[in-house]
Amino acid sequence: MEEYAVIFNQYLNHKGLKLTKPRRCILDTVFSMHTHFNAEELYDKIRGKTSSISLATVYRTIPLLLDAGLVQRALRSEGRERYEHIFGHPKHIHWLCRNCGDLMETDLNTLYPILEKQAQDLKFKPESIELNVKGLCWKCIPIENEKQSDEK
Amino acid sequence: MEEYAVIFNQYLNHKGLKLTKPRRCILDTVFSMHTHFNAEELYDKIRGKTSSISLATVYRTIPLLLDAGLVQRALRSEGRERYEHIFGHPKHIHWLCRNCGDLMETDLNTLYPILEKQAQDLKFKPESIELNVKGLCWKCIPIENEKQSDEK
DNA sequence: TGTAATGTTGTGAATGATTTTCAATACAAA
DNA sequence: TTTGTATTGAAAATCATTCACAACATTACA
Repeated sequence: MEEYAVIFNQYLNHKGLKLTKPRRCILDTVFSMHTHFNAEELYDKIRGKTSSISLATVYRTIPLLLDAGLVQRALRSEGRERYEHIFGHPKHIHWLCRNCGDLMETDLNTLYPILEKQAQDLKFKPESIELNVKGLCWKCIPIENEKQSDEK
Repeated sequence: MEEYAVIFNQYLNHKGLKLTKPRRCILDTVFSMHTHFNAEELYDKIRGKTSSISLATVYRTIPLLLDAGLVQRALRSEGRERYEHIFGHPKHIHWLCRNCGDLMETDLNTLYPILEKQAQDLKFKPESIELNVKGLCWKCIPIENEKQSDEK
């Protein structure tokens, strides 16, 4: 059994729940995708496979995966929650271009010492971190500059 | 005219829009609140005042305030977007307790140098930053520990 | 083997925040 | 005044997410 499945199984047992076939299928699909996804995209991906699982079950399973620490919330977009699995995948900073929608990621590690210091001071026990920066990517900075000179 | 109103006015002019009475009222209400708010709470606050403004107008004005850089998105909660005005109000880190829902804030400034370095490397022009940490606050850590020993 | 007890699922309906539509209005420029 | 354009409130529409419920699956145990 894959490591993520072991973790999910342990989590479910701990909660008195079972690793059923639909849950297993959703889990595998989540870990087969190496991009961010929303509930519908996940559902579509599963429909491509043999077994059909209802959208409700997908929605019901996501909170379990979050709670198990296997999936984290990513930048919400187009009115939908987005997620990504965490597995060998260190937490990162999301850089979202407001013009072209491109998403880049960088490492969060360098920020940890500072955050840990603050957490200590607050006596806060962090469980998840989300750092999103919005702005313009290098491709869109020139476009924006043109716009401004047009308006002059 | 207050500084924030000047800024909003400039922004609107720039876009060929006008600072109407409803917009002015929403703007003032936003800046009279020094906590996070969602659209409905903002609407309720306005209803307390004389002029009545429709919820639709509130929803229509929020994106303008965001785009003008006067308001920023805060931690979404209970299925609703939340906002806060930015004015002499340095950007901050949000620490949300998943147990009691308490929200604490700390300063983001110490992280800027690192973020700026990364932005330079990416050639990214940041416009807004959102850093959310979820976990347990000092009041709830002991409660959680009790739970765990109960389960043994 | 039967039979509770309990968790799980799919279907379809409900919910509820946010957007959109539309007709009426305000207001500036000509 | 006339014309054009932005703005508004009210009501309806949208649409992601959750819920209700009846049918199943699985286990424990008589």
